[in-house]
Amino acid sequence: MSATQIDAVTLDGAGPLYDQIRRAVRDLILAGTWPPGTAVPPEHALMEKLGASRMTVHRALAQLAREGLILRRRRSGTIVASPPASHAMLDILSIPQEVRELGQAYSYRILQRRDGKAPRELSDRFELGRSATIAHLTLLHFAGGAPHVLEDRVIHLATIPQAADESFAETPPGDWLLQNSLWTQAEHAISAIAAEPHEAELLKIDAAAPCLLVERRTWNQAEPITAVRLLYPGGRHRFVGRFGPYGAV
Amino acid sequence: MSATQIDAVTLDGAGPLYDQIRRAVRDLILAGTWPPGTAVPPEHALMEKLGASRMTVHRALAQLAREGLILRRRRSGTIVASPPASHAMLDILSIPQEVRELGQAYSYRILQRRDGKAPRELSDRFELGRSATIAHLTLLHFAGGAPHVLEDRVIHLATIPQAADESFAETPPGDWLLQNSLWTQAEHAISAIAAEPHEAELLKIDAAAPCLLVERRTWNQAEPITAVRLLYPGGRHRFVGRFGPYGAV
DNA sequence: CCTTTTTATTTGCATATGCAAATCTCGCTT
DNA sequence: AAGCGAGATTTGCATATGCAAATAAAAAGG
Repeated sequence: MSATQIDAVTLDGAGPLYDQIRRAVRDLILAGTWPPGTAVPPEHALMEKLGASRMTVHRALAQLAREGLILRRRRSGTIVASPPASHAMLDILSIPQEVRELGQAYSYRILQRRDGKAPRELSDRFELGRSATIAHLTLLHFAGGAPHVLEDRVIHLATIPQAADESFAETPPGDWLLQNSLWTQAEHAISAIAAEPHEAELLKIDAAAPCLLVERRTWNQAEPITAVRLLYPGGRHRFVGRFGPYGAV
Repeated sequence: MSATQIDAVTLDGAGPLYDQIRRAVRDLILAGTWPPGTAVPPEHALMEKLGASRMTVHRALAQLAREGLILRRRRSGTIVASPPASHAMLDILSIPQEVRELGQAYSYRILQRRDGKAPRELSDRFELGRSATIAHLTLLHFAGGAPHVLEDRVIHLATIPQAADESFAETPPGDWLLQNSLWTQAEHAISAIAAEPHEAELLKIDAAAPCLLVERRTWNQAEPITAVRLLYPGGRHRFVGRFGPYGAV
């Protein structure tokens, strides 16, 4: 396996050697060519293949290890790390996990699903480009039997075609996507709005009660993956993040 | 100046040498011993003082440079960097800046100020410890003449005694604190609430309209600096953050 | 067969050395 | 005085070398 995969490492000649090596390996990981768990060639192999000294190769890999892209252990070697499940700041990527961390039982129900060409309203709202083929889902998540959050999701089927054949009966789409796609960019927007009457009814809150609206979109490189609109009853939820001026602590 | 300051760099003998050096320098910066702009001793000076090789010193400083704590230029030397003004994720540290980036004129008004022992309600709300001496300010920020955000702030005078003599007539307390204090930790909490009647009146919005509540607390090491409660009219505001799985992009 | 010991591989750390690039300083020339 | 050029200082990069620590795999012993 290592004989074939090492040929994928190619330098672009731009900038310092250690940085070329760092980017070459990083790009193979981000492109999915080396999925999590893959063995990265040992330093001496990269050294021969690339004609660099071990210290230079080491410098590149040590930096990737600090950034969390790879895991290194003496004698065992280096493997590609799994993307961190959660992020320091305001990251609620998995609703089941979020609910269980509150010590409550989790369940969910799919209210509606419709696949096909995106109507203009949706493609505009999510900036997906006109006439994109999408899966459109509406779900309600429960914490201990009570409504927790209302989810409105669009999945871009050109990027994730497998999603068309997935029922999401076992795993809600957010978690399924985390496992079945690779994202490199995400955007969060948080705002406060009053619930619409039908939304208030589903969430079992007063009509026009204040709600926290989280809109998240994710991409792999330039390809849109998914866009989601999460509506949380305002009184019950707060998003907390802790950090320092030089990055997450 | 370099002769005196270099003696401040002392190693603790724990862990790899390059990391001891890295932490020693970092701690001097975070403690404020070397404020922004201070010249960090050149590599050869640290090398002699610490008995390490230049490569080892270089490794420590190069890492601090990557982290943004110091700025390095050939021949000019190394200086302590100013803390980054803004942060990738949901960081609205300066309201004047935030308003001006929207292309609107900024102004503010102090509604109330009271200094002294914190009443229980405030010390509890901000977890400042009973009987802390504080400055308590309420202000309203305007964007283009219209109310933008309502601010309710507590400053811990034991940590920032200069704040007692500052009128905040020129600079609102948030920005003043950014310039006059050094923070190492911050905590954000975001939630949605309905405005209280008097708040709605000040912000000129409908009573009980949904609002975004941002509560932020900052510390230097373990010392609390300030706690603030920012109430944004919900319809007009969203907080957006963009990032990748391995950190801000 | 199971356990212990040895060996080999791989990463981690530190040093010494050399050269290159940037740029500040100073002195020289006009 | 102004501009130019040479030299000095400081960081950046890369190499070669050696040893140490961790640990997987193989060998030895019961």
